[in-house]
Amino acid sequence: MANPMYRQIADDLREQIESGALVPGSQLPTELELRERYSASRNTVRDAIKWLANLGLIQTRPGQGTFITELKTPFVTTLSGDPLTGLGGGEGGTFKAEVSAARRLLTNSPVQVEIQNATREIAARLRIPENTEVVLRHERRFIDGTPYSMQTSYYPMDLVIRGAEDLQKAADIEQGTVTYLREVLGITQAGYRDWITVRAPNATEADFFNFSPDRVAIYEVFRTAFDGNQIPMRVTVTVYPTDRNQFIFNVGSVPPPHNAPAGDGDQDI
Amino acid sequence: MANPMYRQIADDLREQIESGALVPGSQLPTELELRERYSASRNTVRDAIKWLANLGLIQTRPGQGTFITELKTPFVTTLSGDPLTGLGGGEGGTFKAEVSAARRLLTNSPVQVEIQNATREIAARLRIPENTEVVLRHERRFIDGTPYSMQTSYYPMDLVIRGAEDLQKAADIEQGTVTYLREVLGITQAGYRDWITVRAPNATEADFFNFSPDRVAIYEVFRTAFDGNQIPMRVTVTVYPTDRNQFIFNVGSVPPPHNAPAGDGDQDI
DNA sequence: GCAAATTTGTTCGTATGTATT
DNA sequence: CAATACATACGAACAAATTTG
Repeated sequence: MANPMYRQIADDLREQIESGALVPGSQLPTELELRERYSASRNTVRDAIKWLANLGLIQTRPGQGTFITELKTPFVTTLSGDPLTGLGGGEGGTFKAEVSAARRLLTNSPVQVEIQNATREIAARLRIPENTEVVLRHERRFIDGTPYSMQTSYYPMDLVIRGAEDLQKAADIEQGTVTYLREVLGITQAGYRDWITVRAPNATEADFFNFSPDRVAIYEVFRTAFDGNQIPMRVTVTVYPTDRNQFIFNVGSVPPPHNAPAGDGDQDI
Repeated sequence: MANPMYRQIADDLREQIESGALVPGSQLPTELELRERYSASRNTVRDAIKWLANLGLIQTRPGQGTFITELKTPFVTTLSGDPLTGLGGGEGGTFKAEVSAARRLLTNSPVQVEIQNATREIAARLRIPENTEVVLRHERRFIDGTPYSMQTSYYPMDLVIRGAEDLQKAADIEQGTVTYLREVLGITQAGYRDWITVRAPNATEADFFNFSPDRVAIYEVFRTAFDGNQIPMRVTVTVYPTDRNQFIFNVGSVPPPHNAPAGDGDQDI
């Protein structure tokens, strides 16, 4: 007698979903049908549905019905890379190669550039005083038309003053900023640290990623890149919805991957 | 006029929370008070509360009230490590060092050992045929008494047959399995790949991590370790609640971290 | 193209149960 | 034991989105 009725209904439905009796993409019985099947009120049935929707197992569409969630083919980003060439995963050239290797189509929003005072957080990561000016380059990415990530890079204003003026131009830096900084200022990226967290999206993010009924969490990846003197030269913050993104880190000597992640079918990358 | 009333109430409360007018740990007005303040029914107020609870901003406690979520001090695991010594982050010695460096207390459940047929997923990662036998070592970890992670490692049965019999004993392997396998079989771990995903917890996990009202997502980290011939020697699956865990990954030459991640105060590690 | 039917979304009222103080 | 506060459940009405005839 432990569980409330709506949980029992939810558990029953969940079992049917996970056992495969109900396949992804297919429609659940309507609320009225479930109301009869379980001899409960519509509100109680709706509580059960809400529970499962929160777990991401089902999605409701007004006017249509409730459907088993179809897992989007996850995109896998390899975050480890060669720091010396500046080819970290999820960025510039490497990133594009990774997308096209998966035979998927990448589109970019135009780069948006701003100059701001560093927040406490960014200042700490760049190891500069709070409220120092930083150049901020923001970009949004789509894979196969679906919103995939929002990325903002912060550079100390110092770099611009020393000659890297393209940083504050709202245009793509063709060769990538890592290469650009090496060419112009002789600053080499010697390594980077990625810091991964998961949190709820804010309003802007929920809107961009199109979480309509929503409740999908997002990854927030802080990448701090260091030059040869171990001084931070850049902080890049990227957010990705957790429902369509996965990450890989390689350490030491590993063979190329040849198989798919948890849950979904085959995917060659 | 766009948004329903419960969203407006939620947004209003959210703003008060995020602006700092309501501090973490403090109590929200009761449902009845909110009902009067917003001239709405109790059910509508509850919908607003539910919305915020799903975002993880607040928590309700029966008989007590609704409280602003206090962020648990996140534990940061460094996943990169030295693959040659077998010192990958989140495992054995390194892991314990990391915990005590943060001045926090680690406890372990006893190791639980089973022999199973490999699932499709595990078989694929170990690159062995499906339904081949694997040895499975399972362990649960607590930091400062709070459930922190559940870890299961899968080893090909082949290793046991070749002499690594301790793998199937339900006891700690003192020197760590990486060292043990090198000592007994001369198998060296040359590298590993970490594959990170986020998903909803299953019933067992929700129970262990004590998600009572729940809805916290969990990380699932698949680590495939390879020997010198790039043959998979082990797959370790670890799940962590996203609300109290973060990961770091270092590439190339980077200085030690000296500051805290997003959101919370200072933390030295 | 429009109207009707279907299906989920929002809001209210009410009653009772359960946990905590 | 009583008071307080959230949790569950039912019923009802109307709104909004979508599909169907």
